[in-house]
Amino acid sequence: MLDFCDCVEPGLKQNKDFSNLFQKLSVYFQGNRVEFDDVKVRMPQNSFRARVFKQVRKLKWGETATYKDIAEEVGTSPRAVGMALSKNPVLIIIPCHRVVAENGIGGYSRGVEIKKNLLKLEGHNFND
DNA sequence: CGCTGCACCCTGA
DNA sequence: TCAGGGTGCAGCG
Repeated sequence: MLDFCDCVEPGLKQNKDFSNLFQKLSVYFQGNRVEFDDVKVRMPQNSFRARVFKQVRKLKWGETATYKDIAEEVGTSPRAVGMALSKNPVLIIIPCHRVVAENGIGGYSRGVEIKKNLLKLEGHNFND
């Protein structure tokens, strides 16, 4: 099933609030609503990716948006959004799994299965 | 309506 | 430069 380890990236371990974060993630993986608003993450400032990440982080638990939505907010193309998200250093914290394609679930850097499970955790169902 | 091809913008090589 | 990526849309049958 869904494993914490599948979703932890080096970017997380650099965070000094890691224990706090770990606790939140535990709650999250039990299927409860958790906000990661206050979690600070190292991300490139002044870059295109930063703008995309910032936008994606606005998505709350249970919400989803399409690549197109994000693209319009940021002022770029859906393709570029996918490109930025594929380089997401901190899965879950930057909820890239909440960004889906218009016609379906879309892709996921760590495998679509994980994305599906994450969405299921938040009450969405993309099962075939 | 399903399929294909191209345009969209940004990275890494 | 250029190829390609977690897409979208127009065009065609």
